[in-house]
Amino acid sequence: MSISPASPPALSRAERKKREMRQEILDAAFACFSEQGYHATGVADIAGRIGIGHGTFYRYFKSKRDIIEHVIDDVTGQIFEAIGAENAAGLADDIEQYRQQSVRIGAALAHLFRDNPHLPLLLLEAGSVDSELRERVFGMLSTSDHLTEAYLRHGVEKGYLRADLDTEYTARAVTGMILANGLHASRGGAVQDTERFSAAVIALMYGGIGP
Amino acid sequence: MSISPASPPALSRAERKKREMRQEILDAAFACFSEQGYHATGVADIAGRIGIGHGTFYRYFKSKRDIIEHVIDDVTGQIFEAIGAENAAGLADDIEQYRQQSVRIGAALAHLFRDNPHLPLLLLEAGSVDSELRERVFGMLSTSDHLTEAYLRHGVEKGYLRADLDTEYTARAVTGMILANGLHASRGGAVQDTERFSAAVIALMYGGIGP
Amino acid sequence: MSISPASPPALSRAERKKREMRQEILDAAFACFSEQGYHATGVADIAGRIGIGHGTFYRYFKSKRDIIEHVIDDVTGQIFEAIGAENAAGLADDIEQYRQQSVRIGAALAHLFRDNPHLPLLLLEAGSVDSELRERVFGMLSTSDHLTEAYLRHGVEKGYLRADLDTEYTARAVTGMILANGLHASRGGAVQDTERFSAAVIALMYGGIGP
Amino acid sequence: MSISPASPPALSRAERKKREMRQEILDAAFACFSEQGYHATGVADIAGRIGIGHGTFYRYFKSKRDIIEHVIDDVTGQIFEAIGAENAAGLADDIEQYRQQSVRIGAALAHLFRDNPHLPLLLLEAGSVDSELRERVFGMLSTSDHLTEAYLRHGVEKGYLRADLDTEYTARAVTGMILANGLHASRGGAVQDTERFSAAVIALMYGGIGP
DNA sequence: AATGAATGAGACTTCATTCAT
DNA sequence: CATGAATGAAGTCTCATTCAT
Repeated sequence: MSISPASPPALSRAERKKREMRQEILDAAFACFSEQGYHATGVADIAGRIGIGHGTFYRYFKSKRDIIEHVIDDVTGQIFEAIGAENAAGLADDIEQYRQQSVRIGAALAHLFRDNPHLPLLLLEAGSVDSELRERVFGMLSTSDHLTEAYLRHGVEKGYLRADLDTEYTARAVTGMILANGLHASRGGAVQDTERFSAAVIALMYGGIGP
Repeated sequence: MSISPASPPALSRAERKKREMRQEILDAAFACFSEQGYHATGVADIAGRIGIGHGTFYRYFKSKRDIIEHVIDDVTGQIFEAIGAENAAGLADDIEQYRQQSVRIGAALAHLFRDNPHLPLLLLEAGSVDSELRERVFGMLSTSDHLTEAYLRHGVEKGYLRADLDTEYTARAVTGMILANGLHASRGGAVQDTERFSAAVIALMYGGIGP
Repeated sequence: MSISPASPPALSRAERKKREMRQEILDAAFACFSEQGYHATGVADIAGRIGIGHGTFYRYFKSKRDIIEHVIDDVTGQIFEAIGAENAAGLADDIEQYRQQSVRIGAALAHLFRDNPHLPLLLLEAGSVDSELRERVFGMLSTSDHLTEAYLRHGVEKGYLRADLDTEYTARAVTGMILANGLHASRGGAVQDTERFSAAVIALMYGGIGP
Repeated sequence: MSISPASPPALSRAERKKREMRQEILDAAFACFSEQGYHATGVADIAGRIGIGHGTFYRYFKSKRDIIEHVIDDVTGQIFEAIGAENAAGLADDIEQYRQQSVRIGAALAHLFRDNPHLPLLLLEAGSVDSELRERVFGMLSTSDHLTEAYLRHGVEKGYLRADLDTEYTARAVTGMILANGLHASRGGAVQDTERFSAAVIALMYGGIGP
């Protein structure tokens, strides 16, 4: 006779539908922007793709400018989620753990980029829509830098990374390598490319290019 | 009534002027695109910047789409020129020479990005104008990869780089690091940032991150 | 099971509620139109003001165009009611009665305009919605003219007004003065303005401007 | 052989054409607004009426909102010009001169309203477009009031008008009568109506309605 | 009966491109 | 050859109205 414990979903019928529609529009927008780019995509394209009237679009998003922002946020979220999930276990204690963690992050991104190959390019295009979005995209890159740097610094402190490592700028370099990988995925690389790339990066990081 | 002896340059008065104007428009377009982005720039902005009528623009370029292509080509040319100039001396024979060459290339790019901080972003925005331009931009990145790879392969052959180096994917990683540096410059980094970045990359390449 | 004896009011529960709602919507529409004007008011504004869904609006009125018509009719009714109430006593028999009647009408309009300062402007805006409404608004002015003329003619017949008075056009002039007063009220005049205005008009009518 | 004394029109070829086009658009807008009202008129209607592309409209006026402002200014200017032309001779010295001046002003307005019958309604509709235009229209009425008041006050000072005349509010009444006349013209009154109206107003002003 | 989600006609505005001067 | 006036396709967005729930 117990009353269902989860009463929150009470209002859900309409509410859920609303969210679903919103998500559907968001997905359509992501798809259109990815395929044709932000500027070449019209609100009518987004609406048409899921068979709704273009007026309906405006019930869910204030403007075309508004939705790209949400798309970018979503994308950013997915990226950090992919990275974060692999780091839930905490920081590495020795270089071997660190290496394994790097491999896992590489793999997670590989999957993400394989599923959404246009993602990196979309992110970068968004950076040229207006200055606010540029800040947002750069901010995301910057966050990546800081995240990576924290890991590097931890390694230096623990002693398994070079004491004179320029953690800040090396972190930037790492972000750049990931970005390059993403761009190759955008261009249509297979998933094994990403894995091989990941291996090359790790080899570079742990051993350099020298003999 | 003598025929001018060097007839090829004979027509040049008008011809030269035409080329100069063309270059001037190209420069103006580059400046506008850099400052406001491709989509936010109107043909009238480009013409206005150098004080010509916007109808005149069309005497030199077929369309706005046409000029971005030339701008991108110019930019690409400048980048490869900056890199190439440092390599004119030929390939490195040992790892020390290679390192020095890397340093010189880093410095050349540092100068280029300092003078044209918006360049990387412009390149990436162009990649989202249409699929042909996307190919062109990707092609340019690809060329960078190939160039870098050729150097790496040479090093492997000469024996001063690891025999098992994955030259192709390591080259991609190097391109990515350079791109990241460029993006930081776009965001307003100082020139010494680029130098420090360059140092970090070289340290990474030659020694890895380990102790 | 007895049939209710007074069957007409029998249905009234629902019927009355319906009329009340209808009147409530009408009032809300009047308020919105007055505050923001007809074109700037959306059906959703009207519905929102009384907390009903905007779909409900259409159960009571055919369209936005429909309700402005009713609003105008209401307003017109109120104006004539204000005037008529003062004239219930019948026509004046001498010039002093006439003057007093004029004063009372002036006062009645003063109250009406004070309570609904936007009324004159709303009336005139309605006149530009479409030709039918224009006719309706002009018709209302015309009715005012005719009403005033009837009074003037009565005065001429009774002999207390000039025999050569151009009753038709003088009536128009009187309507115009009232309108001007209303417009000043629209602009934010105080109620005493209306009273002083009324006095000035009456002084003009009964004595002219000469010494 | 004298050089034409008026050199200013030197640049005129293009300049004149530009002004002519601008005026043509202004006239078309006036016609459209008069016939269908401001809101019912689209920019395309204005452009279509004179056979130009609607993009051309925007070369001459910033927006639809912009042009109504200019139309109203033009109209206002014409009204004051009509009034002012008759007053160029200066103020009246006795009541007979004053009466004649009133007659002349009445006639001037009669002509103006006959030629542009929609003018008064257009003016009043403009007052409901937005608050700034409302102020502008009210301001114009206010200016009329002040102008009239100045004449009345002059008459009082000279002694040919009643010493206790409430010049301010009587002026408002006079403006109202003129407005009413205008509205009748809007409705399609003939020019003789305006003249007869003018006579009635003057009779009222100079003698009142009493015997 | 009430609701509000969906709709699409239609309005405004921009801007790349053409072409007569 | 240079110019800029003219053009209209195309895009964004609003809102009155309908209709399934």
